[in-house]
Amino acid sequence: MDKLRKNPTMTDVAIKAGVSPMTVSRAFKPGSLVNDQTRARIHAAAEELGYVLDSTASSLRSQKTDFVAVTIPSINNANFADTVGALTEGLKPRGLQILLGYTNYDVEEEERLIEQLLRRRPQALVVTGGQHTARTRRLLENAHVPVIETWDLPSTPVDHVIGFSNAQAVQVMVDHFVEKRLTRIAFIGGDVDRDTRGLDRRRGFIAAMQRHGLDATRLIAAGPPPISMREGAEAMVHLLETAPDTEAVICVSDLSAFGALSACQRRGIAVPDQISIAGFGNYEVGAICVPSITTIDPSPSEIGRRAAELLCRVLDSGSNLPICEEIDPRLLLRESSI
Amino acid sequence: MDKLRKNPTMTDVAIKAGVSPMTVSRAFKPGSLVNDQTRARIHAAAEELGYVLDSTASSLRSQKTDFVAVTIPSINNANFADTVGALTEGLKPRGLQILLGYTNYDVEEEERLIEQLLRRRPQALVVTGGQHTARTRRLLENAHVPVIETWDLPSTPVDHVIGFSNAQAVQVMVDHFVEKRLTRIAFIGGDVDRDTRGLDRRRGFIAAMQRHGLDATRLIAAGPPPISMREGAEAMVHLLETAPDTEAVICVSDLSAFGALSACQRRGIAVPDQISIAGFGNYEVGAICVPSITTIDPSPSEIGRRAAELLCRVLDSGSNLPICEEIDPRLLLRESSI
DNA sequence: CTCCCTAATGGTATCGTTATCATGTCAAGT
DNA sequence: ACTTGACATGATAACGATACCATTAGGGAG
Repeated sequence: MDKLRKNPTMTDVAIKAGVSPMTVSRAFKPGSLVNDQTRARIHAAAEELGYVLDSTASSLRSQKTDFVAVTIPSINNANFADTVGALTEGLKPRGLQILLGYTNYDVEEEERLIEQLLRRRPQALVVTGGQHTARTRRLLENAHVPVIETWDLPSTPVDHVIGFSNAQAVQVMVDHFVEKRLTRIAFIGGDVDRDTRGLDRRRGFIAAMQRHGLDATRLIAAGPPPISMREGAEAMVHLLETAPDTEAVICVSDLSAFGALSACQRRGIAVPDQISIAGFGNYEVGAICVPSITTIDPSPSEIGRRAAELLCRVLDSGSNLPICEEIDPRLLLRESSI
Repeated sequence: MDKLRKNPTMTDVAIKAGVSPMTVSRAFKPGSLVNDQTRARIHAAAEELGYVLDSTASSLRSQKTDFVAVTIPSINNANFADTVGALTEGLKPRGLQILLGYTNYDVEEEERLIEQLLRRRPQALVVTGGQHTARTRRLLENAHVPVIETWDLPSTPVDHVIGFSNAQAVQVMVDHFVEKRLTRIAFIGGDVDRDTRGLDRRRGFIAAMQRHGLDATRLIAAGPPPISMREGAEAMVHLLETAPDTEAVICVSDLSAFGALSACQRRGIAVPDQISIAGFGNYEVGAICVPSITTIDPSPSEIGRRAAELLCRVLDSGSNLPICEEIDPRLLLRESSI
């Protein structure tokens, strides 16, 4: 492979096809005015030269990058992956390409990431979460492009929002357990100071428990987020040792819930007969495992689909009225809870 | 948010800081020769104006985009996500940013995707798999940048390779079962014509069975890849009905293996006492579930780590000697097999 | 036969940055 | 005093595409 030879440019193609560079440019832009034969000749010349359009130059001149910057906490999370997948699909027809970055559940890292992404001059940003550093907010506001915050309901949104209240979703779960006459309920989550959605869920748990006049101190902190299956299992072992009379456990995600379930199975504790387990997120594992796990479905791909729709609408209209679309997470009752 | 106002440029910052644009440029490039006070003044001016470097223009002028294009079959797969995660980490110190695309397990889609990615003029490409259309190969060869094929051992590599033989890995698994005196072994996988790595695993299964003189016709095609847990469960139900004397099942991934395990549990079939189950990929679910699932660990993040290392080495040296690093997948014996 | 309109193409300037070369300053060495 | 060289900055052109305006040819209306 000869890495020294330069890539051919539009001028090379133009010479070979016997037209001006301007016509080559048009031939590569769908829906522009070029004679069919000329276009065919140009594409043939391009293919022969191995010409590939340089969208760096194109972006600079036209001031359109066709990038949409997206931040998610971690690439290795099926829920966020679903959102990004749906977003990608929804933006593909418009020729918009995703530029993805990971914040590692850290707002400082998010700040660095967003600055780096903004350098690429995306035409819109979709960020996960509604909590940011002051500088991040400033960067987003100064970017002069649409911003969508997702997976959250920020009290003071930067711009558009497609999300739901993590706290309220968990409160619904607590209410359900209380209705079933379960009162000794525990919460397994991560360390409080990183994952803001996890923190919201924990807060929702505490608020709901207190509203019912119940003890809200059965809180297991399983380490820095994201809490995996293994950490869910370890947390469950810890819970069984320190509070063996616990009747129900709500986990910050289905993954930790599945870990908790496995820990029970290894110790011969019957779920849900001896203890009820619930998760969050409607991950596939919770639907398939035995017993299947009660959870809350925040419709990750619905978030992505609607974000794409909203973006297309906003980019078309040029309007800058902030829009807030609330997703309604559904409670899915399954075999792991009575 | 005023989307009409233009973003400030280097010239704006230069005027505000009382220097030339060239000095501003240098002030934003780490390790270049600018007086400390001047640099501080420039950064202050930039911050006040909300200036963010435009890497579109920068890339065009310097002919360096700092992009590495990466293709994976699907974003929603923990194994590929691990590879991409490790790759991202490994490239971050060099200031290289990942530009990610999904092929949806389809070589035609891969062709479209790679052309689109090449327009962004990445400085390297990392693709998953070693099977491509003729045009894709041509595009990759004409790109004049390093290419790494991963997760496979192509017979005629485009350039560099970091991978393993999917077929051989499954043969090891078959050998293990045969050694344990299991002979009626089935394979659960996807449709044959999409996922080439899945196809290789199926081929490895058939080859190994025939080598042992065993019947290699217990093949369940569970639909188009990727095969999920649900499809694994459905395939297992089908297998139990059509070939109830099966002693062991090898699944194309741990996810389908977990589905198969769950199907057994719902029907009261003891694993591994009545039937042994094995997967592929060392996904977390297989390590945590009860019983844990025997699998093959292809070290996804090791692939990403080594791809990043290799890229840095190649980009530094400018060498274009193709390098092939083979990963050795390990057989992990767990509770789901006797 | 002129006028006007549309289709098809070309010429030129420009997007915002940085490679490159040139320039100026100051301190140390001879 | 004069060279030397490191440091610090500036001026200019260029990266490869496209926005914008100009031009030509041909065809239909009047």
